[in-house]
Amino acid sequence: MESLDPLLHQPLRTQLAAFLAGAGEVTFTDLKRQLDVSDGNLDSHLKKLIAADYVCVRKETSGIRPQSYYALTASGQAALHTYVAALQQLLAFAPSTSTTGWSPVNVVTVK
Amino acid sequence: MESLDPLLHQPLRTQLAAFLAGAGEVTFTDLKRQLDVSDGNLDSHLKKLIAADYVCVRKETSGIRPQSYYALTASGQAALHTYVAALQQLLAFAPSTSTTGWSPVNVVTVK
DNA sequence: TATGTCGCTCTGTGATGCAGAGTATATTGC
DNA sequence: GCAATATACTCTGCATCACAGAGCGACATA
Repeated sequence: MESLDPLLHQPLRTQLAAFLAGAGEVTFTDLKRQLDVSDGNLDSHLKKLIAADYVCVRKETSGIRPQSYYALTASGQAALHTYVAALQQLLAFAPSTSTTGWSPVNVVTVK
Repeated sequence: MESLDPLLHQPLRTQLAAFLAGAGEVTFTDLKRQLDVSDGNLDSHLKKLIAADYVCVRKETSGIRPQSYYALTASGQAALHTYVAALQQLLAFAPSTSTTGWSPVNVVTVK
């Protein structure tokens, strides 16, 4: 059975990774606003992603205040890719014999 | 931004829910073997899903030994459905402007 | 009747997730 | 010009969680 990267398979971190994947470089404050999360919580999750080399930081001190720009690294993007593939396979594994008649495969399909 | 049901967005529980969605009624031992997880761990996650009314148990004592059959409840199936929809939306939210040229939307699309 | 297996459930502990306090610099009001 | 507030984080402590393995009763086998 497919196992899911526990680093990415956590509510806030999945959102973080998905958002960074689409948005490129984002500041701490923007992330905080987008994800509606407390400072400390955001910091700790970013730290984990940075420690795993899924995310990198660029710190600017030249401006008015220090500004940190966060972005997915190449390996972060790869991990996200792998993670999404694992998820898709896992959900496809639930066959359409489900009593609801709902097939996860169809739900996951976009447009 | 879409938030993800923390009860389902956990590696083991996502697998558990997906497996139950496809397999119907499953015994403790079968779950343990399929998910390759320790007894205690499986028990604690099942307990959480049961407490949330996502999973129900049918305990048989008539046979050789006690046997517990676990299955998704209707609300469990609904929650899984909602969860998958939220996931899909979240990953679609990462637009194809990604620097890799990889679009999560395409990856999620099945066949 | 001792030994082992099955099918769980309970318990202890290290890790995790989280909010809010703390720090340093900058800006605004008086 | 100086207190008060704001910005941009970082650190700390605590409640909860995830997990492995011990425990337990019923049965099966030697």
